[in-house]
Amino acid sequence: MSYDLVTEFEARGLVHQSTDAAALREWLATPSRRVYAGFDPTADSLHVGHLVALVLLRRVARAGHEPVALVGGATGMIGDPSGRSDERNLLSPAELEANIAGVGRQIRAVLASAGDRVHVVNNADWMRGVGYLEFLRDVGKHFPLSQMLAKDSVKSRLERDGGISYTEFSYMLLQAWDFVHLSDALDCRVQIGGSDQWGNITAGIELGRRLRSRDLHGITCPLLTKSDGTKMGKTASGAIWLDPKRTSPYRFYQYWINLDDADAGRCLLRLTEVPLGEITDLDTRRAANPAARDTQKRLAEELTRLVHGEAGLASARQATEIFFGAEIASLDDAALSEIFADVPSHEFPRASLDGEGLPLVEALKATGLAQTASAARRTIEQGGGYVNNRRVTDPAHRLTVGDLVGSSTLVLRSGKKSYAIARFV
RNA sequence: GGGGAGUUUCCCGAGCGGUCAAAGGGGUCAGACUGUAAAUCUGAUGGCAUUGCCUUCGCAGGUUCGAAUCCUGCACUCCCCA
Repeated sequence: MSYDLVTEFEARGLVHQSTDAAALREWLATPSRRVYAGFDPTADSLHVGHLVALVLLRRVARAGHEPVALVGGATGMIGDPSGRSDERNLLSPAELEANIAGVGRQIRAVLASAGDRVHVVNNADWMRGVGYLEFLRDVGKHFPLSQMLAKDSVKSRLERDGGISYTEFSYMLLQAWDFVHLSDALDCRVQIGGSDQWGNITAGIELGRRLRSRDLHGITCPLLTKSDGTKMGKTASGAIWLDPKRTSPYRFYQYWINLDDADAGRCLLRLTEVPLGEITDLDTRRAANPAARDTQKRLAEELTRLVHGEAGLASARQATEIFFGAEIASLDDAALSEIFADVPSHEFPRASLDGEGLPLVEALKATGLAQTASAARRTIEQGGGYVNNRRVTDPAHRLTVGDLVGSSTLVLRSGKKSYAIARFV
């Protein structure tokens, strides 16, 4: 069943700027229209910052259209200056290759459950054969320098010390050509992206008009930022990635659980497909009883399922239960390594447990939970040292065979949330 | 080229011969409170060690019983006048 995509976007606060809304609506009134968004393969995994665009494409599919995800194999070689304050480091072809593969897989995985007509394309496929002179004549000719210089992405960089290289300056030509090419090849006439993409999108629309006399459309959505002004998905320990090898489902889940009240509602609206009525309901409940954190739970659940599937969600939940509750003693080695998958672990010789045993201070230091033995001692004295979730207050405490959970493992913790695994082999 | 100011422990910043591992603030870590939040409060914050020991105050020397503190040289930073 299709519904009006534009109305849906507006209701969810996803429209920052758009070309003529009436024309857009009209074009989208026919089912199976193709709508594209681009992803730069700057890493081998997408991160939380890409979720808006990804979910946008899901909504396209849900609305009965066909999402086109462009992975920028060609543009990735150049680097998009939009939203950047300095020049990018160029990626090697091998890195790029790996990134394209990784990002493409993730996009397919997330879009798969929204519809089966999903297109993932790589602009290197059509850019590769294009000669430089040919490109300058056919595409470059249609770009007045005055307009290019007026784009925010270029202007802000020109005013800075580092300036902008010719390479990055040319980026918008490539993206503009992508749009025209996709309109030729797939009859794709709508491009969506973050608000920083407006300049690139309009460049493509302009080129479509000049080259093909064709009406192309564009929508940008507001960049999702947190109420404290920082970027969504950035934490002290780095970005939150979609790849479970980089960010485990547990940490992904926890990121959303820990979100401020002020941000949670907005994320639910923009990043999930939870019906509007339910979101309003959650808003009310949150105002009445913020401590329940229903919104965060729902959000974490939806997104973890979307990115990591039911199995990922289940393991994140199980880990959460253990991390914040309870008894570890009853678990076996396999369950432990499953739950504490992304917790740093350290191996000790089995013999260190014999006799007097291994000083806890040593273990905390070796696992990285404490920088130095002094710091470890301090943590314990202040009540922040735990073995298998049980507080230990004696700084001279030694670990022995009796402390093992399962047959060879033991769980150390410093403070509320820092865990480490000690294996004795 | 001339004149002046500075370089302190993760950061900012006091200290100007012994009581200095070095005030204060920030950050960080831990605890309490709480909603696995925010704010707040408490404690800790060079290293090693069960009283104590060792290494730090730009670098290298020197004076002294004793220096982050005084002297000499070197390096770097900043300001003012040309």
